[in-house]
Amino acid sequence: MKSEHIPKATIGRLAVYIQVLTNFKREGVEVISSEKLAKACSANPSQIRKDLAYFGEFGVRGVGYYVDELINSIKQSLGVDRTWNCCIVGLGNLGRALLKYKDFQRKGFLLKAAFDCDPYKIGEVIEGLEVICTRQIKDKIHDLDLEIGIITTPTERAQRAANYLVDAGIKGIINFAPSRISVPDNIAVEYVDFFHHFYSVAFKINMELSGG
Amino acid sequence: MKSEHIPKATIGRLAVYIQVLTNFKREGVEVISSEKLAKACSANPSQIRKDLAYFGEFGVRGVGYYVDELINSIKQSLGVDRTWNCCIVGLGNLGRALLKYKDFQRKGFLLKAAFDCDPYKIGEVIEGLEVICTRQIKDKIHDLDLEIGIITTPTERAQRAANYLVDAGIKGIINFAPSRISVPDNIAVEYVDFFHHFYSVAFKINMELSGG
DNA sequence: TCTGAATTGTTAAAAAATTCACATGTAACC
DNA sequence: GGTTACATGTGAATTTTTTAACAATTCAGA
Repeated sequence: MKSEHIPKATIGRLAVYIQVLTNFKREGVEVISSEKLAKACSANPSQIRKDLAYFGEFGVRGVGYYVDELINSIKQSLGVDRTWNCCIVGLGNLGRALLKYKDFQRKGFLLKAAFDCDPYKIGEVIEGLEVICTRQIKDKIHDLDLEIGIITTPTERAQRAANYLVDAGIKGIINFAPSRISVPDNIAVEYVDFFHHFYSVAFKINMELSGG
Repeated sequence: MKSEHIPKATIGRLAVYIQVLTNFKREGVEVISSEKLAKACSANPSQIRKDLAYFGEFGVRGVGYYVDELINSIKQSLGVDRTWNCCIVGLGNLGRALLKYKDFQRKGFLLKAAFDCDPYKIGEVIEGLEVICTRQIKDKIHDLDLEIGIITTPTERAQRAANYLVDAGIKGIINFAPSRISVPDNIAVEYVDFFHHFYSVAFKINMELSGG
């Protein structure tokens, strides 16, 4: 039963399923049941079946799911069965590290441009990409058909970077700076912050100790 | 009303509140209402009040919350009002990048040891830290009183790294490798995967286009 | 071709999280 | 001191999400 509204949590879990299924595939597993997949994801089999049902019928009753097919089906459902042109704004330590991280390209998120407002950085070539002045964001986004912008500026410049990107017609933003940004409703935004995970672990450890 | 069970989602939001409040503090804001904070977090004021209520009463009726006080209260609630001794296992690109990322130390997560099983890397000094053989994990965790382990190995070695850490008595693990690990129930685990965010953005963009 | 074991897709029930609504408390001002 | 505006903390109502249960379907073997 394909559905209209899809819980945000479902999207997060689909990404986990891809991850786990990919590892099963690497190990040569060809068919898997929702129960086995659930165990590997620390999830509930019903939940997996329901998550998948939002997008279609991918399994075979009495048999299970064909691993390779399922990976492709999920990717297609999410819209990551194609490449996305991305750019990065802000080339401090984090920006440089991300440029070096080749997995992005491998998974279909192509880093096509790098922007910074620092005159000392402009012109520098990092990982084969020339650093361009942020004033050129608008032109480049249009010329290179960029859809996703990655913000890796310092906190206080994140909003300005977002403004440039939105103004240039970007469709989605991933903000690595530790701040919220405000953008129009029709722009997709995601926030990445390692510390959230560190805080979670610290909290869980404390719970554990205080009798959870 | 202090409470027993706390939703996982609440913890995630508390981390966001800290982020936003810290930025308000930097801008000189001293008092803030749940409504204004909610707007800055794209959240609901009731939800913020309820999230905080799990841990205590931090506000003043008719007034709001004192920003600085609230930051400290939340940090205390999460257990990040102290330092945590951490170690990192796996010194590829990602591991090195994290060691370079000084914000960890600044926010109280101290990187005290670095492990790798590659003989070519053992002995190398990175950011003032000598790379140690993974076989020494047990001794070092004990000697240095390490509580949190960060896994940045390749996928296929993540489980083994986790086993070493658990065996050595670690309390929590943050896994940056794209795989699930299995550990005893009393160990806190968090997974970090950028791609989840990229997938989310891609999906949202597709929704937007297909008429959301 | 029938039978039994397995496993999905889906409806219904249960649980959990979010939002509303308001009583309670605070502060400023006349 | 009384009145008004404001904003929290919280119990109740609503919405959403998760889990359970089961009918429908597949396949292997007799």
